[in-house]
Amino acid sequence: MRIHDTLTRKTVELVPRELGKISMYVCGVTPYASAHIGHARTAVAYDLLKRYLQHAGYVVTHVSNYTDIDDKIIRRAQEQGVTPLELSARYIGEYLEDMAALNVLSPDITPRVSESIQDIIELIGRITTNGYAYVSSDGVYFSVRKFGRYGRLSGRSVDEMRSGARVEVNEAKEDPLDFALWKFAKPGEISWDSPWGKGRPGWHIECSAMSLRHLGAGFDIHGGGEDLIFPHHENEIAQSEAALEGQQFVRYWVHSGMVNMGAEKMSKSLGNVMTVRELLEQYPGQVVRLYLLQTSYNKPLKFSISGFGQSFTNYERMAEFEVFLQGLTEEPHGSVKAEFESTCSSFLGEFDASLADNLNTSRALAAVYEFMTRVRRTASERSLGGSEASRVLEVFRSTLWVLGLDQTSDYMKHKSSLLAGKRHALVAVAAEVEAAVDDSRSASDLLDAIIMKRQIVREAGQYDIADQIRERLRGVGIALEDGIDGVRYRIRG
RNA sequence: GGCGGCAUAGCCAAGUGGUAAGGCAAGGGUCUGCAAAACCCUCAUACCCCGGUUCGAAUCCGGGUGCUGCCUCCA
Repeated sequence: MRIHDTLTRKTVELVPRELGKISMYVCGVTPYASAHIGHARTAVAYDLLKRYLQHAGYVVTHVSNYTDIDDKIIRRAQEQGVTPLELSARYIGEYLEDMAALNVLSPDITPRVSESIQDIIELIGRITTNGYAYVSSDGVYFSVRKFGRYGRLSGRSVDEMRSGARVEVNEAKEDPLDFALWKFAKPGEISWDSPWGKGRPGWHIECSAMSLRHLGAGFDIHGGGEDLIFPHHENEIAQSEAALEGQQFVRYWVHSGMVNMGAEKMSKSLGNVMTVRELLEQYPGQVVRLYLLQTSYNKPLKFSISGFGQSFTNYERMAEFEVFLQGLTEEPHGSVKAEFESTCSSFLGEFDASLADNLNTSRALAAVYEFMTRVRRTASERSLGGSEASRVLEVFRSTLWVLGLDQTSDYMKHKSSLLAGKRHALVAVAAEVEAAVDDSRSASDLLDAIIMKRQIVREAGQYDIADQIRERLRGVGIALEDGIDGVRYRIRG
């Protein structure tokens, strides 16, 4: 496949370090608050990359960390009267629930900073031994000017940045661009022993330590949101390659685009966030995921709530398509016609080609929609055989898996939970139309009874009454559809 | 101030030299007792503006305009 590499600023063929295997490290979250849609976007992007690579036959090792020790966590924990690790553990738990709802597969390894201190200390030791670091009054610092390639990833020069003067003023640093590898503990702060004194890791060093620990030098893909390019990933390269003495740290740098809220970037520090939890109250996780997949992973995405409505409609279309096929596969018969098989195989080819093209999900989704239309068209021209439906289902589901949109059962769950919320209204409707059912039954039973009542009057030719019942249900947000194979319903509002 | 990115229909969005994918919305039709669903048709002479290169440009070059990211914690 081809992937956009930030370092070379080119979309290039992905050639793994080891044939048939991909090693991938993705910068995870700092768990001090609920995850927002931007975090979800990044997680979904790399989950898609992993799924596609697995689909393409690679054995993927996916590592994603939790930065569970950091200034913000420490401050928040103090405010709330809990320990930093209690606070981060709570938000890690929340994050896992959110990601599960989005059908994000668990990374193979999820290291935490608090559990990687020895690796971090060893790495700082190597950097120090190689002469790239110095001990100052409040910590151990990396000496940026000693690393000649500094600035290559983010496309800036050390001189430009010095004159930029927006760097933190800190007397303890020899140069304003230097960054902390190890911060000495202030009284009462969480800390670990080290050869330089009690303290904790600086930001940046943990990702180098954890990625090298689990994947080794020269691993394939290092990913994260594009806001991490500078300084986080720039610093990771500097300190890692300083420690590795000439060996390459990472083969390909991949960055996912930001989610903007209105005009601005969504960010915890700006306070303009839409959390994943808030969205999940309104939409199934699969709808949120589909919304995120509509746009290329590396372009900015402007958050808009109306977009979720569009995604819901599309997701419903996919789920209903699957229901339609399942109905046909119950009686397997006939063979798959050659022309029909070519519809399936050309879809698979286009789908693969789309994702191989730097994960072009817009194009891949277009292929999915077209495939659904083609199959439906065939079904409207002649009857589809059960074997054909099985073949379509197999093809369709395999592509949905790659996109992570295979949880079509979420649609049914969402539908029944919305229906359950209408029980009270349905009691009233049932009484009005004199459906034979008692008030204590479930929403689903009440609806069935109302539908049965309507079928009776329909069969009697009393269409005006049947239409009144349908209208009445529509009034409570339930739309009936009379099909050849029975009555179906959809929840509309 | 420095370094990037983006600008395609009412909305979302692909497309990096060969004459505008796909979805949502909208309108018309087939089917249906009626409706819905499904299917069919229609829906940007046109890709922010102005120049240039080319037989040919949304795509390349130059100049504008607008929005935006990073340079400070950030997915």
